[in-house]
Amino acid sequence: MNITDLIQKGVIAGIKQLYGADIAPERITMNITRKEFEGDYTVVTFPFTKIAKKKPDEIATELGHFMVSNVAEIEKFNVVKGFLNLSISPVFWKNFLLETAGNPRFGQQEKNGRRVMIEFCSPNTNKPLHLGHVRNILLGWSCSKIYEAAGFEVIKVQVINDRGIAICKSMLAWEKFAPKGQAEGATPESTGKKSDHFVGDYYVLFEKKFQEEYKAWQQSDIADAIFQEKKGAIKEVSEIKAEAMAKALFFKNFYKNTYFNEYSILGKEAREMLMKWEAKDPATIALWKKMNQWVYDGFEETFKKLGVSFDKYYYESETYLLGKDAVEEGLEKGVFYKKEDGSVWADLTGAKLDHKVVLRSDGTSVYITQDIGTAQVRYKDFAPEKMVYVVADEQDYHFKALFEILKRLGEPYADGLYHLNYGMVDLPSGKMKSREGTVVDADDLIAEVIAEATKESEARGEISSFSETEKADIIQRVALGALKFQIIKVQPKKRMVFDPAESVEMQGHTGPYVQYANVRANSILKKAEAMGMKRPAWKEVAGAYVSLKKEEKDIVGLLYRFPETIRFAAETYDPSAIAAYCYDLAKNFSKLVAELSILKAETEEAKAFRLEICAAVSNTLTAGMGLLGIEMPERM
RNA sequence: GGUCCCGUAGCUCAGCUGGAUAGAGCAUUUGCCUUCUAAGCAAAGGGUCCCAGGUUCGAGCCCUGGCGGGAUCACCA
Repeated sequence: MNITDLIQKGVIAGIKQLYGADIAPERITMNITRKEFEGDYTVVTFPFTKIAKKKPDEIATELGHFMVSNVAEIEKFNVVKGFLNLSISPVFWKNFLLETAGNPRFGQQEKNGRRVMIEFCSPNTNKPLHLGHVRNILLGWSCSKIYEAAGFEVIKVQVINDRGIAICKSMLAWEKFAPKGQAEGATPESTGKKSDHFVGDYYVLFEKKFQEEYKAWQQSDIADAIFQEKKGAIKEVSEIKAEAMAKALFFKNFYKNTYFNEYSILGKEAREMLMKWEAKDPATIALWKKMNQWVYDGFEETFKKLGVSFDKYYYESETYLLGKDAVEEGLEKGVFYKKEDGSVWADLTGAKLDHKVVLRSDGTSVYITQDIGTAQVRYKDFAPEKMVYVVADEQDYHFKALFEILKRLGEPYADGLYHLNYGMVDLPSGKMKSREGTVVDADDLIAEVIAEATKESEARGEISSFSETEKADIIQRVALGALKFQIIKVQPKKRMVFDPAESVEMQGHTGPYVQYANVRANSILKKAEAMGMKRPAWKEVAGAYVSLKKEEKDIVGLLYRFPETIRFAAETYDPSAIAAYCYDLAKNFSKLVAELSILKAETEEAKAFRLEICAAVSNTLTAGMGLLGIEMPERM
C-alpha cells in the first residue's frame, strides 16, 4: 500500500482514538518534510485544534506517539511548532528500492483499457514548421507518452490544413514565377532544397509580388479616392497629420485584405485557383497534390529528426465539408436556431459565451462546423473516451465554444474533451513575426543545436575514439535533449521566452545535465560489472544495509514519488512536471556521487545498496526523459 | 470596451493545488580534478512574490478592486 495512504489512515485512526472525532481524508494536509528538518513526511496539525481542543504541539506529540505504535512503517517522529515530522523506517525504503525501483517497468501503470486521442502539430501546408510547431509537437508527443505510462491506449493524430487560400498562393506563385527551364519548372530535386522549404519560398514569393502590386496600386487615383473617403473613420490614421504617413499606415494596416479581395489581380487569380480546386479541376488538383506532397515529404523529415510519429492523419480537404449533418440534427433538437437569411447559429450566452455561426447564409460551413464533424468522425473511427487538442491559447475561445456545442449535441465523449492550450513562444527580441523574418525555423534550429553539441563534444574528447555513426548518434541525442528539455521544462500555459543561445546550453538546468547524471550512473554500473559484481547477487548483499545516509534516503524517497508524478502530469496535462522531477532526481544523484563513494564504499553492504541506487536512478531517469521524448546517450 | 490567460532574484523558470526561514539554473565572486566522466560538487551575494484590501491559526497560491503585459471578441482558419 502507498505510504501516504498509510499515514492518512493512521491519522484518521489516531484522531478517532485520541479525540473521538471522524475526519475526512482531504482534511489532512501532508507534505514532504522540508530539507532542514528531520523526517520524511510532515502532517500539519493546525486543522485539528478545534476537534481536539488542544494546542497544535500537544496534538502533534500525541498523534506522533500513536502513529509510531500503530503504523509499522513509521519509525519515529519529532514535532516543530505544530508540524509533526514522521520518519519512515529504513526497512521500508530499502524494500522499496530493492523490490520496485530497479524494475525496468517502474512507474508504468497497468493498462487500464481506456483510450485517449491526442491531436497535435496540425500545420498548414504552405510553409515549413517553425518554433511554435516545435513547442506544440513536444507537448503533444510528451502527453501521449505520459498517458501511455498512466495506462491509457493513446492515438496520436493531426489535422493537416491542406486546402484553402494559403496553399493556392504557393501554387499560383510556383506556376507563374518558377523558372521554366526544365519540362515542368523548378522542383525541390532540381534546386536541392528541402521540399517543404521549397514550397514555403513560393508562398513568400507570392507575398512579395503581391506587395509590389499593392504598392504600385497605392499610387493610383482610385486608391487615393478610397483613402480620402475612409481615413476619417479610423482614429489611428486621422490622428497622423502628415498625409503621406497617414496614407502609408492606412494601406499597411487597414486596407490590405479589402484590396486583396476586391482589386488585386494576384488575389483574384489565387481565389480563382481555390474555386477551380473546389470544382475539382484536374490540372489544379494535380498541382495541389504535387505541391502538398513536397510539403509532406519535408514534414516527415522534420518529424523524424524530432523523433515523433502519428497514428492517423486527418486532412482538411477531406473533412472541410463535414459537420453539416450535425447542424441539421442540432436544429431539430433546438441546439441551434436559424436566422431569416438562412444562417444557422448557436446561442451560447447561457455558457457565458456569445452567439456563434455554425453555417453561413449560403449554406457553407465555417471552421467550427468542420471541427464538430471531425470530432464525430474521430469518435466513429476510434471511440476514445478523451480527446485532447494541443492548440495555442489564441484559440481558447474557439474551443470553449466547440466543446459547449458538442456537449449540447449530447455527444458521448463531450465530458472527455480537453484543450491543452499553451502560450506563444517569444524570442528575447520579442514576438516572432513572419513579415519581419524573425520566425525561427524548426530545421534550422535543430541543425544549430547539433552543430553546437558537436563543437562541445569535440572539445571534451570523451567520445573521440567512437565510430562516426556512434558519435553522430550520441551528439544527436544530446543536442535534441538540450532543445527539447529547454522547451518542455516551462509550463504549457505560460508564454515563454526562447533564447536560441540558451537552447544549446548544456550546463545547469538542462537536458544534458540529466543525461550526464544517467551516463555516470551507467558508467559506475559497468565498472562494477567489470569488477565481477552482478545484479541479483549484489541485491542480496544490499538487503543487509539498514542505516541509510541522508543522500541515500533523499534519492529513494524521490524515486518513490515517480509514479505519482506521472499521475499528476497526466491529470494536469503538464509534461513540465516530469521535466522538473527528472532534474531533481539527477541533481540529488549528482550530489550523492560527489558526497559518497560507491565502488569504494565503506562496507560491501553500502556498496551494493548504492549500486542498486545507480540502477534505479538510471532506470527512472531513462523512463522519465523518455516521457519527454528525450533519449539517453550511452556515453557523452 | 467585454471575456480569458500571465505577472516570483538582473535574466530564464520552479514552488507538490492554503503550511515551517519563497527555491533552481544562467550571470557575478570563491573553493574542489594522482579517487566511480568537472556537461560535476560546495559556498557567497542577489526578493516590496505587480499594488491595495479581504477570508484564514496561517496567503506567492483563495476572493474583491486596481496596475502592467498578452490573447480573443468575423457568415477567416
